[in-house]
Amino acid sequence: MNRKSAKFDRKLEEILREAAAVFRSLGYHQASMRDIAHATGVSLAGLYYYSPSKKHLLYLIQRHAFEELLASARAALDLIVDPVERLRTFVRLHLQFFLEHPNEMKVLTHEEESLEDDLRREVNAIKKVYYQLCYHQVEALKQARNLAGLNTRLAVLSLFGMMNWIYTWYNPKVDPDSVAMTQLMTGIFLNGITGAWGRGAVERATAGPAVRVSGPGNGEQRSRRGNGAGTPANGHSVGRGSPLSRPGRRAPITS
Amino acid sequence: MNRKSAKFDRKLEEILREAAAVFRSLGYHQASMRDIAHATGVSLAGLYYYSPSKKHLLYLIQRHAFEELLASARAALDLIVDPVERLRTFVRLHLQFFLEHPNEMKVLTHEEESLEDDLRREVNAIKKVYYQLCYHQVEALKQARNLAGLNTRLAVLSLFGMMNWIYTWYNPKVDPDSVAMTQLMTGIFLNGITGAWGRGAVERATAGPAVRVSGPGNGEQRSRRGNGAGTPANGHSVGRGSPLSRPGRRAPITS
DNA sequence: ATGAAAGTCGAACGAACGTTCGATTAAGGT
DNA sequence: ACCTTAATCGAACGTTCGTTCGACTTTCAT
Repeated sequence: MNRKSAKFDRKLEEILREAAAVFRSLGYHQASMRDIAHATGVSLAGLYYYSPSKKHLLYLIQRHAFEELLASARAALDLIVDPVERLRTFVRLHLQFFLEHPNEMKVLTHEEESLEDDLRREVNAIKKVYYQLCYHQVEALKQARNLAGLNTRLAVLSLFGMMNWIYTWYNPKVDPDSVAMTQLMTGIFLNGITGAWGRGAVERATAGPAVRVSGPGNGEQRSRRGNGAGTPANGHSVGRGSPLSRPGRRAPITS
Repeated sequence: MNRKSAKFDRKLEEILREAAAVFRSLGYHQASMRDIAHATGVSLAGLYYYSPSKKHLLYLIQRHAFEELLASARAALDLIVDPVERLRTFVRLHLQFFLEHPNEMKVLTHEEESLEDDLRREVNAIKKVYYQLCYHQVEALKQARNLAGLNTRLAVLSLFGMMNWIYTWYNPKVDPDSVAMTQLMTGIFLNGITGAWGRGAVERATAGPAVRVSGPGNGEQRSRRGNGAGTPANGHSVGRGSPLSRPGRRAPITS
């Protein structure tokens, strides 16, 4: 029950990688299980030994990617105190992951709404924590630099817009690497929110309850009842207790 | 052949509006022609009297929106000379259109790749002209302000990222209107590219031939041979010569 | 060697899809 | 009144989809 589980996980991971590539180039809904079967070399029916449904493949890809993104950001931010350098690091890690995993990047950003109900909520819970981690960095910057009028929500979402939109245009043959991209985008963003171009600039009083920053506590997802699919004859309920499929619980946000 | 054509066009426009709403909430590929039929009150078969295919509906929605966007930007920019004010205006019009037409906005940005071949190319031709219009504004700003190291391509695409990403988060009940959004985003962008935060900042030598700005000439699409669907028994080849379906040719870019 | 478990697959099922067909009704010019 | 054309629709066709089933092969601890 040790080697077998490891083998299962290795192959599942490979399937997820290939599925991400297929989802990227065809889009989740247009891609068929037959496409994925062909890309992986596994038969159509064989796919269902590793995942109970097509939805679940997307779910695993998204959760896996988001958790990696979140974990790397947390680990790195733990070692830095300067607010500016923290934000720069967050941006760098985000861009680095995106440019190194273009398939997962697109699946994460373009197929946001392709999941439903439980699975969607679970991914959104991780995303929200990740968002708030960034939010806290910008908020800290706002305090440190006395940026009284800054609408943090809008600033953060604009930053994510710059970064996430990349999947629509980035061309590794033409565009700079992630380090240079980080310089560019942190440059725009930091200059952008601290400067005071024209009237009003980056301000707006309505910082309201827009985004419910419920304190820096970690927004971990609570225990789920099954996977909402009634545990099929195959061995996996959420993925058979493998590392990939365990929800994974980590240290609270450090900021 | 006058009143009848006008009636046809009115109903087609209504169908396009409803279809855009359906595409927005369900996504293009998940939305069925039956969904659109139900939303418009027209029968499933009746839909095919107004559009030869589902693809063509998406095509018309996208082309219509892009042409309106492009026309309004051109008209407004004609009256302004200050580079900063020109860029500000471009951003304001873009955001205004997006916030006033959220259905078309999402269909434009999220369903970029849902079209194929001819139809896709035709929409992309308009989009490219629109992109270059913005590119020229930023390039003019670069000259006017001596922003030697600025990678215009990356700056422009970052700006579009900020603006286009809005469809994933904008909530009219919580977020400011288009005027305030314009202030915020032009603030970030103008401060962003003119400032000099940290080392390197918004610079990179590789401004190369990345995007082929083929002079300010308009990139109009040339005459197409039919609509690639062999003119079905119904009256429409590309939409029956109505205002909506005519490619539309306009004045060259003013900058 | 043997038997249970893990892994794999061809073939099929039922549902949903975009599109078409033939027919019917409504409008509008003469 | 008549006839052409516009406008509309129910019913179906052929295809593709996600998923399932039952049987087959491989793996490996005993």
